[in-house]
Amino acid sequence: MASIKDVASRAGVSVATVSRVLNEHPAVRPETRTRVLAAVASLGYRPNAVARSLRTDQTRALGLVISDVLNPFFTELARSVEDEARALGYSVVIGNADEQPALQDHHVRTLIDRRIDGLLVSPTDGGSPMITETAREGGTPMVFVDRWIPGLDVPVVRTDGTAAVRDLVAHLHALGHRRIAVIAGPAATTTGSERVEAFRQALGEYGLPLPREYVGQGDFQAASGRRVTAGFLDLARPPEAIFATDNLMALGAMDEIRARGLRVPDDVALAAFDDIPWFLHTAPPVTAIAQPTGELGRAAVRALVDRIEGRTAHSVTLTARLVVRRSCGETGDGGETGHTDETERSSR
Amino acid sequence: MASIKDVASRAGVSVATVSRVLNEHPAVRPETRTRVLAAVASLGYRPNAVARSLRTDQTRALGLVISDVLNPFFTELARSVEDEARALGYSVVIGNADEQPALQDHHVRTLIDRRIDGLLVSPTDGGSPMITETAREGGTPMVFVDRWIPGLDVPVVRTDGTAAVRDLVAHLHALGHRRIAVIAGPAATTTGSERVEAFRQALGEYGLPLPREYVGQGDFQAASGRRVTAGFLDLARPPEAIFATDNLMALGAMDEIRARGLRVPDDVALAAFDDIPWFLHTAPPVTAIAQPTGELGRAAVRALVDRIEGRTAHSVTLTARLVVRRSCGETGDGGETGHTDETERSSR
DNA sequence: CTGAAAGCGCTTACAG
DNA sequence: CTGAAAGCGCTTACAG
Repeated sequence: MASIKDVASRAGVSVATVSRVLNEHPAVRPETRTRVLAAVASLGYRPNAVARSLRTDQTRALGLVISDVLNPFFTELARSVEDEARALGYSVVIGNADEQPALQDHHVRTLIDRRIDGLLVSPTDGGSPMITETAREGGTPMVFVDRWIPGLDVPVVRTDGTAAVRDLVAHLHALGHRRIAVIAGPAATTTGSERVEAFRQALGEYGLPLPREYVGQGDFQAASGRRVTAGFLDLARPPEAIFATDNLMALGAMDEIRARGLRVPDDVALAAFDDIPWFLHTAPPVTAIAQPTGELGRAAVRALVDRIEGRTAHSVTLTARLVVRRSCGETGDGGETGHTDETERSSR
Repeated sequence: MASIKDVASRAGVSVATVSRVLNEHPAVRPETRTRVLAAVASLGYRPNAVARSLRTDQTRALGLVISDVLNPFFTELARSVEDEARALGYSVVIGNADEQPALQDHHVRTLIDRRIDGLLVSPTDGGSPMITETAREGGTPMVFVDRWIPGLDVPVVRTDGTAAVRDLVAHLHALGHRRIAVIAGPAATTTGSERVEAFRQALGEYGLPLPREYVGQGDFQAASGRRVTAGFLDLARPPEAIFATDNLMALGAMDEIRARGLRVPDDVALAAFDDIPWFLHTAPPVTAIAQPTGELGRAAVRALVDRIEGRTAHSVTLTARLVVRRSCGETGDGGETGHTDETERSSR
């Protein structure tokens, strides 16, 4: 591949001048500029970003470590992150932790070794050493998105689902459900514990208990949703309704319910945290709590770039909302509410 | 961040020696090695991959340019690519073309500027300049995955769906469907044209025509599936069955069918190319053609790494298979066939 | 077994 | 307006 030297000699100038032209430095004579540009074109020259990064100490790349790429929520998040980053002149390098702390650490380490300018992370567990260390030392600017780690001085861009969870409980209660179970995410993740806590709180407001056997421990992946659901259905008094705290565990729950020849909502009601286009077409359509995922990703990138470019970044909390469909039982109108942009959402 | 110089002075050796220890060069005295390692640990030193890349002319990173991250098929592909790459000691940098040739070119250019060691691409259209140029010049090793561009000397790792499409047509014919339409992908993509051609061929074997108005032009994204389906349903003689050549266009088709208050398969039968976990839970479960996606990604990485490391890479063609569910009508047994690993698939 | 030195491809203060 | 030179953080032939 042609280097800056080749361009310089072809244009009859020094590499410094070529560099100035490439970086749009104003102090270059127009004729010189033209000559350099011609040389660039005829050689098909492209600057070596690796060399440039070494020299300037910036890569114009952002790292994004997500818990699970196969989870449509994170896929959509990754997509909005990339869109916003590109708009601001950054590339993004994604690392998929697959809900494994060790893999998460591997990615954080690799990204830092590659000297990304900033790191966006949705931590898989509470205490990954690399992440804590990075946050403490402050070498690489970091922002948490969706999930975060308490006690670290890192901006957090996330969704508050408390009100939506309360709406969900009101909905379940109105439909007559009293024995209600929850499939929890890892307790060490904030989203894992918060969603269960909000749920417990809301149940309490209706005088409903959340007994230990109605709290199943999942890991945000489908297999765990299936396993936990099997446990619930094996109970002497199985729950009338199940709340899966993410969409993949809801998928696992549906797998198990279907395998047993049971039906939703007749035999068990089901609701999920995180809305995805397919929930509109499942049998029955799934009632879910929708996050403003696109805005979440964009706000996270903005916060991170603020930090990178020396501005102060602020945490952002967005609000989730309940989308009622039919998986918890028939409501009065039987239709879908609280959701005005279904077509747009599922038609991207 | 500590550099190799800091380590050298702390250990009382030259940077050359530190480098040798880091690269496990055998000719280092054990005591020296220990001293260097201690310095590395106490400083929390991590080698700068940017500098190393500049010096060694390799980044140990692979580029993956996919057509659409929001498509679960590509998400799964990306995941298997990353897994295999990591196993072979490479990172992967993903670029999402969003089915836009211009965006695809942007990513290819950016990845090449960053000097990735090799490029895996599933081309969005037929003639993207950057891709053709890269293939011709051979500067960066390249392998096509899923889709490819004819006439270029680039290994192709893909799935042959011809037999599965023929099985699908046999299935539709056995169920009594005669007026059968197809939602095509972009004609400039190989998967776009091949799937339609295989379908037309198979219909021909049953003496069924594929009239022009039964071929709708989509772009592999949901909105186009919806638009094309609307067109089909507005025909004086609408089709009895629709074959969507990817899962997102099937989603769009379901959106439109549902919006009109019609039902699958009673009013229209529906089948899709690409199988995804949700197809098991839709109303009704969707008959689909499944690709061995994981193996596709792994084989593509192996081929690319073969090229990068100077071995000869060979093209690979895997085989798709039909998974019969209920979206085309009831079969004798009413169940699912040709599919042994449903639980595993949807439970990852 | 170890070190001094060159060099990868850039950018940028410093001179002129 | 332009060039010579230093230097970013590494690796690696070359000496010793």
